[in-house]
This record gives sequence, C-alpha cells and structure tokens, in this order.
Amino acid sequence: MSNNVITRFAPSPTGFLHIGGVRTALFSFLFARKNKGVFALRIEDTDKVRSKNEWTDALINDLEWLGLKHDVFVRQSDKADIHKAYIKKLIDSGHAYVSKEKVVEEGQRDEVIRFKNPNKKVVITDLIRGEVTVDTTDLGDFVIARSIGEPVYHLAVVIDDFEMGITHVIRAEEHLSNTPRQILIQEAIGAPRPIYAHLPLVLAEDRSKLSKRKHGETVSLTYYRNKGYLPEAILNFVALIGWNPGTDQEIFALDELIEVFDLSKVQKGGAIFNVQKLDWTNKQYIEKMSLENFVAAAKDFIPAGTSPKLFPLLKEKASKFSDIVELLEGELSFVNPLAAYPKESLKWKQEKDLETTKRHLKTVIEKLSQLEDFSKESVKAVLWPIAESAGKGNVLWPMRYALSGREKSPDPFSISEILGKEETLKRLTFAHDLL
RNA sequence: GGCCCUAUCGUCUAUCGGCUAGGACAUCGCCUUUUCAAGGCGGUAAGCAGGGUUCGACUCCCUGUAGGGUCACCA
Repeated sequence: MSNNVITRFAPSPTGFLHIGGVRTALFSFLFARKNKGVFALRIEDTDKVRSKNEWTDALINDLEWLGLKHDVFVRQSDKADIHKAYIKKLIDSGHAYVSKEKVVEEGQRDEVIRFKNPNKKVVITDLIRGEVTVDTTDLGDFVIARSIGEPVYHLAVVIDDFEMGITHVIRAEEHLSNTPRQILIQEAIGAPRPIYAHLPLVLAEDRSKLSKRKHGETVSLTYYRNKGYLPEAILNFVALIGWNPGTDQEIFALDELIEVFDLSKVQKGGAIFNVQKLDWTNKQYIEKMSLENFVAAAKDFIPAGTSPKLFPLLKEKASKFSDIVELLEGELSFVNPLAAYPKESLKWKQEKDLETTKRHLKTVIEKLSQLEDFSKESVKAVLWPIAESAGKGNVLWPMRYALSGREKSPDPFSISEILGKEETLKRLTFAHDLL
C-alpha cells in the first residue's frame, strides 16, 4: 500500500453532523489509518450566510467524541487569498470569465464568474463504482465564484484538495454527479486527479436520503449521543452500513476496523439505517463493560439517589443509557413504595387458590425472619428447597409479586437483598395479610 | 424530465459461473426459568422481470421495471 495517503472529511458548518456524515468521516479515517496516511478535517464554510461557528464547534466536538482524530485541520475561509489567486489565474488563462447576469431572484448578483466549459466527455474512475462516463456539455458554463473573492463549493473543493495534497476523495454518492465539473476545474488549474470513492447513501426508513427537513433530529449524531449510545457502538454499527469484511464478525473495536477495512468491499447500493441493530450493537458493548465503567459512563443518566445496588440490574437490562430512567420507573421501581395491587395478582397461574398462596407466603416469612445474612445467595439457599418441593412458581411468584408489585421484575432473591430484611418482611407480611 | 448510480430474506449483508443461496438484526417457536431480560436450540423469510451468453447463471451482457442521487450565485 502507498505510504502517502491523505484523506479528508469536509463537512460544511451549516447544521449538525448526521449519521451519513459519521459514516463518511469514519471511512475516510479508516482508509487513512489503514494506509498509515493522514486524515484531514476541512470545514467548508464558503457559504458565509449559512455557516456558523457553533456548527463548526459542534462538528469538531462530535468527531472528537467518536474518537475520529484528525491529523490536519483546515478552515476553508482561511484560504481566501489562495482561492482568490486561483480565480484570477483562471480568468487570466481564459478558463473562466466574468459574466453579466440577469437578476431574477433576490440576492442574486448581476455579475458572477463562470467556468468556460470545454464540453467534453469525462471518465471518472471510482474505487467503488468503476468507470463512470459523463458528458459535461450538459453542465454549461457553470458558476465557480460569486465574485473574485468568493469561490463557490466546486472551486474551493478542487483548490483545497490540490493544496492539501489529498490523494483519496472519499465522500457520499450524492457528490458523484458533481465530480465531472470538479475534474474540469482540476484540469484547468493543472491539479492531479485524486482517486475517488463514492460511498452509497445512508437511507432513512423510506429509502430517501437522510435529511433534517424530512426526517428531523433522529438523523443527527447528537440525538444518539443524548440517548446515551456509546461512541464505539455507533462507529461499529455505522461501519457495517454499506460495508462488511466478508466474515461473520459483527463486533469490531476501532483498531480492528482499521485492520480489516477495505474500500473495495464497500457496497454500491444505498442502505437503510436500522435502529434495532444499533440497539443490539450498543447492548453488546454495555455487556462487555465492567460495572464501574458502566456507572461512570452512564452517570448523567442515573438519577441522584439511585441505590448502587440497582447498578448491576441497570447494566444488565439497558441497551442504551436512556433506558435507565424507564427501567427505574418500570421494572426496577420496586425500590419505591409499592402501589396498591389486587390480591389475586399474588396467585401463581398454576396455583389452586389464594389460601395455598397465603400458606406459601407464611412459610417464606417464617424462614426469612430467622435469616441473618440477607444476601441474595443466602435468601435463595433457605427458600430454594421449599420452592422445589412445593412448586417453584407457587412459592416464588407470590413472593416476587409481593416484593415488586409487578408482573415483571428481577428475581425475588435479588429484590430481597436490595430491599433488606425489614422492608422485605414488611412487604411479605402486607401481602400475607391481604389474603 | 435530462444525466448518473443502484437492485439477494422486513433490515444490514455473504456469494467474485457450480447454491441444498450462508450470517447478523428483527420476528416466531422450543428449552432454561417464579416473571422479565439474558442465554441455548430451532423455524419462517430473498436472488425485480424478460431476453441472451454458457454444459451450467444470483453471479456476465442487453432491455424493461423499480428505487435513489443530481441538475443552485448550498455544500
């Protein structure tokens, strides 16, 4: 592999980083790292009206959070002088000209700079799509600058890629149609042509391109950050949209991705972003975490005052951190005072009647009253023989229901330990007296 | 509409002419189990259509169809 690969991720600071952008950034990053090359981040802020510093900051912050560290940083607006010089050169050499325009819309200029289109066929060699031939005649003399000092995207991209020595342009497929005009500009300024790789689009459920207008915030990385997904999991999941190494492996650390990544294995067709798989992937990562790491990572999602005894259960059941609140209000709400429940709920489905249920509860109360060590192991040890002889559901269901007041909850032994002897016996007695 | 790209289970995909079409998510069933989750086992589920090429096409070619992208003084 070549030793001097330089890739770039070039977002415009006009909005949040969306999932498709994350994938583009990741692939550019992976390809650079894989080839021991350089990964550059370039902020494309030539649109002064729509570009905002806040978006730039957010972009940098998001990428850093993901762990996609760039080696080079360029702000396009800092290159204004260089752009201007090229525009002049292009005009002087006859490749571009100042064009008088008829103003039909507000904000339009009566004078812009257009590229003199040589009207030829361009053959793009794309790493993913092979050869694509386009006749540029259809493009006409397109605009390359609003004025001598204001280049338009296509011009700025070509100049910057050239100046930065970009060897591989890895970007989304939506840019494939733009490539011919960029190639024309390259030829005019005498820049070498980089190697192109146009990634298939990341699609929404309805198979259309992800967009804020149409699909709302759920396409933004921020949305998933706020929901408490892990950056490693997002990267892992996104890597597998439109690419896979050809093996059955599903979970990859970033280092592993770098090792096995291969642009030629990238898919050609667009792929739908599937949240269920993201959830599953994220859960895999949570399972691999130590309890300490889980608690530390999830600290912003765990309400103050939550009993540390619940932490293992939270880790076991949450597939993303935002699940924690739901869990605490639902399945794990037994730590709060119990709401009233119908006494029939205490009866196991295979149990004869409430009388028997009451008897089982009494036995449980008697056994636990004498118990000193209230660890779940210890509680289980004294009750298990009884449960086995009387029927596990017959004994354990009423006990669990009495302790949790719910159809779904952790096992009664864990609840006992968390509640402690006093509260456990209080709830059991309450249930017993109810019957 | 012009130009361009694409087309395997619901979804993400493997297959680079030999396929009883494999895996993962989701889904369903069973086991485990006091419930839920997790886990284990198993099931349902796919080659857009029509022509070629070939001994043999999911794989190659053509046409059609469908979907997407792009046609800005946005990137």
